[in-house]
Amino acid sequence: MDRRAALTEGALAYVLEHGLIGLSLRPLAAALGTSDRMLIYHFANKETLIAEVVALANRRLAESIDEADPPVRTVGDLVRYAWRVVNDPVAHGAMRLYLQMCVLSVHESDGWRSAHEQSREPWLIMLRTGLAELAIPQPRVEPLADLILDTVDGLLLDSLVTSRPARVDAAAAAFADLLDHDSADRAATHL
Amino acid sequence: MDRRAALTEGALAYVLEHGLIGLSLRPLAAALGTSDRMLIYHFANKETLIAEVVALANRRLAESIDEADPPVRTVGDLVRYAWRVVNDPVAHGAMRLYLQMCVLSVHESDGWRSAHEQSREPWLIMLRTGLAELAIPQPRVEPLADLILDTVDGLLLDSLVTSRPARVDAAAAAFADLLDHDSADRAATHL
DNA sequence: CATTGGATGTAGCGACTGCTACGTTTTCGG
DNA sequence: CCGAAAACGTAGCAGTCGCTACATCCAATG
Repeated sequence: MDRRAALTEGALAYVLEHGLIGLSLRPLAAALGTSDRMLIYHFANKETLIAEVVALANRRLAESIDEADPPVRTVGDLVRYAWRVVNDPVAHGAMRLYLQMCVLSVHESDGWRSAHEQSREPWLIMLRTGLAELAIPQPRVEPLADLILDTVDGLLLDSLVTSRPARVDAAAAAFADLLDHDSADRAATHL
Repeated sequence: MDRRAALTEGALAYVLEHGLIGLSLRPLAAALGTSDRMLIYHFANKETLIAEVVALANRRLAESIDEADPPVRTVGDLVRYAWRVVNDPVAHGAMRLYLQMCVLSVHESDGWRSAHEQSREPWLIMLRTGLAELAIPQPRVEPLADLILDTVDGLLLDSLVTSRPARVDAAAAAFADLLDHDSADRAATHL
């Protein structure tokens, strides 16, 4: 058994619950049934420990996106699906972690930026392929994918902070409807 | 002269540059030409100092929104205007602060939540009145205002993190066009 | 001039941080 | 079965944190 991998696993669970921002080795080690000394022993330093944890979280995220293959008939469905996945209470821990990475990469853009981009990439791939399958013309795919991901991020941020889910759900639904309206309109004018 | 107000002013400038997250009294005091002792003397504790700074930032934000009265002819214009205001390099400090408040209120929702809501409110008011003036039917105003604010937040987050402004600008433009398309479509069907 | 009260500097408290030196235990291949 | 290597605990380093006790200075007031 790879002790390091097991520790990474446990550390991820701890980070998902307690956040990345004030993370301290000793409470983490206590929760993992070990000592700060051992964490340093296995990971050399705090930085690579966090990098390992974040990488694991990103791997999990990519897996959870890949394995789901929902029935997507319209662009709105794409948004509705992404919103459902992201807004799952079980996923909220991962989403909080994602937001923390965003903010950390904003105010000290050392290694955080790449971690953040690795978080975004599976989503962007999913959105781009989804849009392509829906026959969205090539030049519109990229900005639309960016817009959808950013909007879902914004909705998620709102949802996590204000904890008034119904209101945010309504906004998300409005976005999905907006996209469907638009697609239908464009299709009609090209008939 | 109110020493406390002057210190709050300086602290805001410092926080806009150095962020809220690792904020420590001693470097802050040094930058302000005083000592941590004096900060505690004037503000009683770190918590109320930060509260004061955040309140000042929110006041500034509300002022900057109020004083601008742009020509807004369509819903898309509303988005374009909000995006221009938010994406101003001068405002980026305030926006970083806003995002940090978001994240801080996500992972320790003590006093942060209300501060965060106070940041959102001037924007929401601006959007709601703008939408009402554009004759958007009442039941659609609320979700649309939420959607626009959340989307702009998401775009801003992307912009601040990835620092690839052209890409995000394209997404923002796509959003504005989407809204204009939708409005025109709805208007046409109701003629 | 004496006193008072606000403003400020110094030194330090206790708690915590990431990290390390060192000694002990456990494991395992030859 | 023994010795080397890996795993682990204890104690502690040097540093920072928010915060405070105490002494000092300075201006205004009586």
